[in-house]
Amino acid sequence: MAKRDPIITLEECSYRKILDIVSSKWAVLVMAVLSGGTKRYGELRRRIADISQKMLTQTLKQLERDGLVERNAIPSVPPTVEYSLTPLGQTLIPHFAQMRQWANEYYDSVERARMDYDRKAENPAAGEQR
Amino acid sequence: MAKRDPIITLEECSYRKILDIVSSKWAVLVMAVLSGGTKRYGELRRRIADISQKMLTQTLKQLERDGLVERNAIPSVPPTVEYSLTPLGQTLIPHFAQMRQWANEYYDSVERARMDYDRKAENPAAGEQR
DNA sequence: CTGTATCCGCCTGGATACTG
DNA sequence: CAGTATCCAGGCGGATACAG
Repeated sequence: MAKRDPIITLEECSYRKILDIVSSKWAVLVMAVLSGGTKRYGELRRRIADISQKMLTQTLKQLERDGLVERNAIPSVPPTVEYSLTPLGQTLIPHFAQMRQWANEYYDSVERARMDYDRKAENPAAGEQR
Repeated sequence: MAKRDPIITLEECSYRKILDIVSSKWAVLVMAVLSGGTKRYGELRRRIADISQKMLTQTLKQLERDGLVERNAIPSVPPTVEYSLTPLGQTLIPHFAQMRQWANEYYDSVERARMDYDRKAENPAAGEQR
C-alpha cells in the first residue's frame, strides 16, 4: 500500500502556471513588441499583424492584471495610452529567448515527424511493399 | 520612408511554434509523467488527475505526430500499449524545468498583482481615501 | 485615438456509449 | 486494456457598431 503511483494534478503542476499566462497566442507577441520599449496602443495594433482590436485590448488587460505590463493613460485630447513591460514582465524575456532557441533548433524535426506521420496515415502500407 | 516599423506576424514568431506544441494543458502533463520513463495507457490515465479518455488519446496522438512521444503497441490479449519520450521529446525536459523555475520564483508576484488589480477594480477609490 | 459592447460561428473539451 | 464515435455545452476569437 505504499505510495508508488503519484498523481499529478493540474494545480500542482508548475508548468501550468506559466502556461496560463503565456499560452495565449497574442500575449507572447505583445510582450515581444513591448520588449523593444514602451509603445502606444495604436502602435501595437500596427506592429502585430492580424490582431483584432478586441484581442489586443483583452490581451493587454490580462497582462496588466498579471502585473506583466504597465498601462499609462495620459489624459489629453485625443487620449494617449502607453504600454510597457514591468520589471516582472522583463523576467520573461530570457525565457522567450529560450523558447525561440528550441524552436530554431528542433522545429524542423517536428515538421519532418509530422510529414512522416501524415504520409503513413494516408498510405499505411508505405515501407512494406510496392 | 525607411523601415522603422517592423511588423510581427504569427508565422514569423518562433515562440508560437513551441507554443503550438506545448500550450495544450495536457501535453505538458503527459510529457512530465513520461519523463519518468515508459508508461502504459492506463497508467497515464491514473497518474494524471481529471484527464478524460478523449483528451489523453488526443494528446498522445498529437505528441506522437510531432515526434515527441513514441507509441509501442504489443499485440497481445488484452492489448498492451507503451508510451515513451523520443530523443526529441527529451530535449524539452530542461525547458520544462525552466518554466517550473520561473513559476516557482515569480508566480507569487503574479498572484499578488492579480489581487491588487481585482481589488482596485471593485473599489476604484482604494488607496485614495478611507 | 483608445477603447467598449454585441452578435455569432467555430473549435475545444467533457460525458457517454460502444468496439477489438 | 486501449481505444473509437458521437453528442453537446461553453468559451475563444473575429466582425461590426458605437462611445469618450
